[in-house]
Amino acid sequence: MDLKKLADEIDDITDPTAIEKVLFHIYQIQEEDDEFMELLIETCKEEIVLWEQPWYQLSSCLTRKLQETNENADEQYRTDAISKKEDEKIKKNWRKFIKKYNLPDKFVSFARWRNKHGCRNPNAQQEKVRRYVAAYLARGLQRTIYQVYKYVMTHTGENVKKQYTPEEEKIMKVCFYHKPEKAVTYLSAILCREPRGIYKRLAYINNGKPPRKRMNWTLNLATKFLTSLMKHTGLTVDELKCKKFDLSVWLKIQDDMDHSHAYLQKFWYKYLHPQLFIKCDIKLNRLRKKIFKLLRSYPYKVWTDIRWKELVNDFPEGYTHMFLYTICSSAVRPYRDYLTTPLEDIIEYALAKTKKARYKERRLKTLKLNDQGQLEQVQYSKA
DNA sequence: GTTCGCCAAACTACGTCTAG
DNA sequence: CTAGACGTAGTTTGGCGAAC
Repeated sequence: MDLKKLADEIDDITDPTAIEKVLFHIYQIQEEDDEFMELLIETCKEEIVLWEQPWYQLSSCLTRKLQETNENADEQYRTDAISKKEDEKIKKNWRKFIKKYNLPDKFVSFARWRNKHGCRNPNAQQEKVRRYVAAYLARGLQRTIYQVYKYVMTHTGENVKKQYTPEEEKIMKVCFYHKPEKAVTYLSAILCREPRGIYKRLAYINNGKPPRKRMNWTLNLATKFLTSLMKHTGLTVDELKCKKFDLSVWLKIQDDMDHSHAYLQKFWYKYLHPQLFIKCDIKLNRLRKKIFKLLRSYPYKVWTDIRWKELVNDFPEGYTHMFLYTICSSAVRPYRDYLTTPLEDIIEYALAKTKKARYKERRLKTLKLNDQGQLEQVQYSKA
């Protein structure tokens, strides 16, 4: 069951024995999963939900977002990413579940459970059981069953959510070489990754990565960008504040600037927007300190719990969540395991750092459009 | 009517270069 | 040596049509 071992056993990816080894590995995984699934179905086929469920957990659809809304209900479910605390609750529910039914602890097998060949009727026995287990995991959470199931699906596995390791890439190559049409399905099972990520990866392998193009932003280029943005939206500079623009607008700017719209969008929200609409002289280090102190008043437990869009509401209008994120993440990133360390420790570390930072006097360069339609830096008199 | 496969866009973590 | 600039890439989200 070890990925590394499997990769090590393969010398030549084009050799037919390579794919045989991978297929055998898949076969073993499936055996294990099937066995567990049968056990689950056998154990829970008669089970029905006896605890009280909020309205949003009553849907019979496990793999799609909940469609219904219930405006009148007091209880609404959350729609942001699952937090650390909720993650712990789900795992606790799982432990309760396997204890109650005296089952082996095969969470991964449950996470890999798909309805590939079975009956698609949501009330088929198999599906009922799958939904029952998911509902059990969602007990006491302010989430739909779909949200919890999806979370388990994508956050369970050997090495979750990081760069592809060389071993993983090797196995990917074997699958794409020998079984291109089935590769994504296979890999999703072996690597415990979302098929979509693997598709994207496949696109890179087939078409090459998007060309790398560097852009050195100058006042002239930023002016060109801003002019293009105003032209295609028909708005004045001030009207651009806090707006979202349609993709069609971004595509036109992409043509004007000859740069990918994704990149230009980032530039706008991360840099230009704050520089244009924060109308005062701010010291970046002082801002950083303010944000970290503010973070203490939120219930976030780890770095990834932070909802930057929520946080930005505590700031005046020119600030964007991307800007706050960028300012803070650069300070925190040298801290090892900053994503999983308790947030209090991270805040301590960052605050200590702001005291001894070398560029203590660094300020945000704010910009304005002058009479000639050119961007220029706003000069503040030294007070 | 529901689930799944596939694609595209949004979001955000991570890598790398360089000015100071 | 390091903060900041900026590119790269995995994950999440949403939509649509085909399959069952």
